[in-house]
Amino acid sequence: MKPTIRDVAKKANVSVSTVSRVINKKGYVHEHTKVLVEKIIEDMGFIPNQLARSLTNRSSKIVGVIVPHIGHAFYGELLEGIEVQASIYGYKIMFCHTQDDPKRELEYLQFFEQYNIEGLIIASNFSNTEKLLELNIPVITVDHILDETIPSITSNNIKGGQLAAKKLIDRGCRNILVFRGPSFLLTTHERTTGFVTELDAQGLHADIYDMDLINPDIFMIGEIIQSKPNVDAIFCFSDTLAFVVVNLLKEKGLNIPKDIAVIGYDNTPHARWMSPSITTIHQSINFMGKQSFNLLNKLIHGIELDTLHDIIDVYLVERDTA
Amino acid sequence: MKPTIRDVAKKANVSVSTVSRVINKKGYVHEHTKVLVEKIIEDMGFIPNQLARSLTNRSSKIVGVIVPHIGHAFYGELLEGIEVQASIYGYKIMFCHTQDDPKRELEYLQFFEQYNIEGLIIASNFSNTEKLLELNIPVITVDHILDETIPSITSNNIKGGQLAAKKLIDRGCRNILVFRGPSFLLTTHERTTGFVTELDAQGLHADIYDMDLINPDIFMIGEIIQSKPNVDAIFCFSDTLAFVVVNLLKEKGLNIPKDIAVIGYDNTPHARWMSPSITTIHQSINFMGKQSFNLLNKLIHGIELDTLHDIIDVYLVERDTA
DNA sequence: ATAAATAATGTTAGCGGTTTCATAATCTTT
DNA sequence: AAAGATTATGAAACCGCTAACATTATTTAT
Repeated sequence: MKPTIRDVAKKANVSVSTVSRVINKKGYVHEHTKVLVEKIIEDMGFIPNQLARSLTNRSSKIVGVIVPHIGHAFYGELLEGIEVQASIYGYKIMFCHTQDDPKRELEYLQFFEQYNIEGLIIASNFSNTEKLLELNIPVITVDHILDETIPSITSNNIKGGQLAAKKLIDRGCRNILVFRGPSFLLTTHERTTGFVTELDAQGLHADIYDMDLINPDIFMIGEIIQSKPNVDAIFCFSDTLAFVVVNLLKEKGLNIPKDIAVIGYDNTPHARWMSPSITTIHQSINFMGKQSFNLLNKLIHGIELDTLHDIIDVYLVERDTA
Repeated sequence: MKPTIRDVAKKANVSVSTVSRVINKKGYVHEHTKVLVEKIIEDMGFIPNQLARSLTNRSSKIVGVIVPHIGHAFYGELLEGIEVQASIYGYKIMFCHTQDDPKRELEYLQFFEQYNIEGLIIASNFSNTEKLLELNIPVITVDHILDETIPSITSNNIKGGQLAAKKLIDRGCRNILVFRGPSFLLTTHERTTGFVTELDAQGLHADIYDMDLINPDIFMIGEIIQSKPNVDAIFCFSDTLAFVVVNLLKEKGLNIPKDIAVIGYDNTPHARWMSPSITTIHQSINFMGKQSFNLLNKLIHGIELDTLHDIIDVYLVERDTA
């Protein structure tokens, strides 16, 4: 059986409160007894039970994270960033992936509540905002804003769109195609806005198609490309998409970027490995993860925020496709 | 303040144990009072505190998962499989990624212990096997075997190697190059064994190089390929690697698979999207995740195992590169 | 009708910690 | 040396829940 604080107390011939003081470095305790108790703790391999601690302190040292799909690189990297930062502050993370299922969302919300989690990071497109606001623990969203009152970490999607547009305009592209994300995502709209604004300023126009960023419909993309022989640039809202597009164009025997330029989004490792390597918009997902934990951490400890909505910078990575 | 079981009891004019019986559906309780209590629970929005429950039951309904890097697709998918299955059985998962740092391993092991986790799934190349065995909770490993006595879920790597070899032999390839994984991994050896055994049977031989499966050294790969102009087949131990190799070969103007065949490993989505699409060995990572939770679950509930080491089947996905 | 079994509910002692309060020992101060 | 402050320690209540045990009410069996 694992030793408890009482076992330690008995062996050290002191009371449990003294042991408690030692392990928490709180309150008066003689140097002498402190050393003794510490030695016994060491010898017995005593580890305070965090569950019991949490129960009395009502601080569980756990934060919850909700993502839509953990299997996808974006969320993996995000989670990694969050976890790295969390572990620095002694927090553990409990996560779930909703698979975009509102039922699972709510289930997990309840579970999280039961575990007295101290805060919640939401990376999914959470449907039930009210329930979220009812929660009396800090909540933040990452990658999109669900509610003006919920602090967030997002990527500068408008700038991302602008950078891509500028680059293509600079190259002299006139016939531009956009494979963007699903229209229900705020990120999709922001990037579109940024992109279109720049084009507008030059009196240019783009043909825009909604796509699944993660599981691209190769056939459909092929059809669209086929039907637009004059296109000289394609802006894809994910590298995955760019990836498929580049392969398709190469198969058609087109020269990239001479005949047609391509810009992706995300700067995934594959974008670099591909040949030609893909010009893309870099967003530091890992950093977003870290920042979102930091934001939540501030909230948990009641530290005043200077901005409710923090926007992470993006930049263009110039490679071979544009 | 969140209502407690006592608040419910008071409002319902019953004792806490009655309420406890209702929420646990355990022991005698009159239908009448049951309905009443349930209504009050509903009204007050009472949610039993899992922390307190865990403390008394010493069953936390949490399982720990240790992976080396969550940011990589393999582990993301694995985690997804585990989590899906865990949630079916009402388990939550707490995870950490060790970044191959033994210090973090131990830290997390301690944390997990504090939270009274019920079981542990290890997907990392855990260094401190003894500590693991000291833990008095069920432990399993996934993707590799750390210790003969620790139950495991692994992929049939030997077969994977064999399938690739057979395919290449059938194509009539004679000059075979292998970019395998790091030599400290069991999976690397198993795949190598499977592959080489088949070649041996045909009196064939392969040149084998150790590579980083996840962050391939493009330059080095290029050098090696350049130095072996007669090679007519390359077996890569990851799709990522195959990916880089295919791009390199295409740049050299070689025809795949006519001049040179390539087989990857993993069957990642990118393998399908690439052009030419990559022939690869499919291993169902998601399924491995599910099975590893199932295995752990059996252990937790003291169900007899028929096999200590379960091996998941793999198969060849024939595409354009071989 | 009475004993025995079953059903319904309550009392209370933990689970493994923290914390308040009380008490005792030591150290200052005048 | 006596009073007051400081330091060191312990006893016990409590966090929110479960479960063993006790008690009472209701059935059922004999």
